Order: sequence, then structure tokens, then C-alpha cells
Amino acid sequence: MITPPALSFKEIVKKIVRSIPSGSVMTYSEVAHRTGRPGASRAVGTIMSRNKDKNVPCHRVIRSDGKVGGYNGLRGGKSKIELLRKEGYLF
DNA sequence: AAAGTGACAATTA
DNA sequence: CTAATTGCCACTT
Repeated sequence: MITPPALSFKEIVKKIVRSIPSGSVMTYSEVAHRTGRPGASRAVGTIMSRNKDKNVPCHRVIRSDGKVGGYNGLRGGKSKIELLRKEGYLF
């Protein structure tokens, strides 16, 4: 049997965020719980900020306060709010 | 390896 | 209601 690839925290986070369907959002805290590190909500944000994988719709990850949080695509792009609204998520 | 960083969260004022 | 503070965790350098 093959050895299970020990996915790092960030690898799991990317996997989770990638699985977020369009029109839905997940909070950083929720993602952290899913990764097995509840309370690591901050670490999730840190990873996203340094994440270069476009396969991960990081704009679908918002704060538990209901706010969108930050986004690296602000540069010449639009805010997460615009993207989420396009996907059908109303605040 | 150690210190610094930050796209968060909860509490207090 | 908003602003400021503290605690937390993993990543980057």
C-alpha cells in the first residue's frame, strides 16, 4: 500500500478552498477547522497571502465577521465583494 | 534555527 | 455601532 502523502497545513488549506463551490463562501475559521487546526484562522490567511496557486479561489474565503477580509487581487483587480456578488453570494 | 510577518478572531473600551 | 488590544498559528526570511 502506498504511503499516505503527509499534506502540510497549507496543502490542505488549498485543497479545501478549491472545493468551495461557486456561490458559497467559507470563513477562515471554518477552513482552519477543516484542516484540523482549529484556531489557526490566522495561519490560513497567511498562507493565502503568500499562496500563488490560482487553482484556489481564495476570494471565496471570508472573515467570520461577515466581512470579506483582504485580497491580493486588489492590484488592478476588483475586491472579493465584486467577485462573490457575481457568483451569487449576497451580503 | 530564530525572529518577524499577517488576507483572523474575540474581547474590552 | 466602531476602534483598539491581545492571543493565536503557520509561513517567510
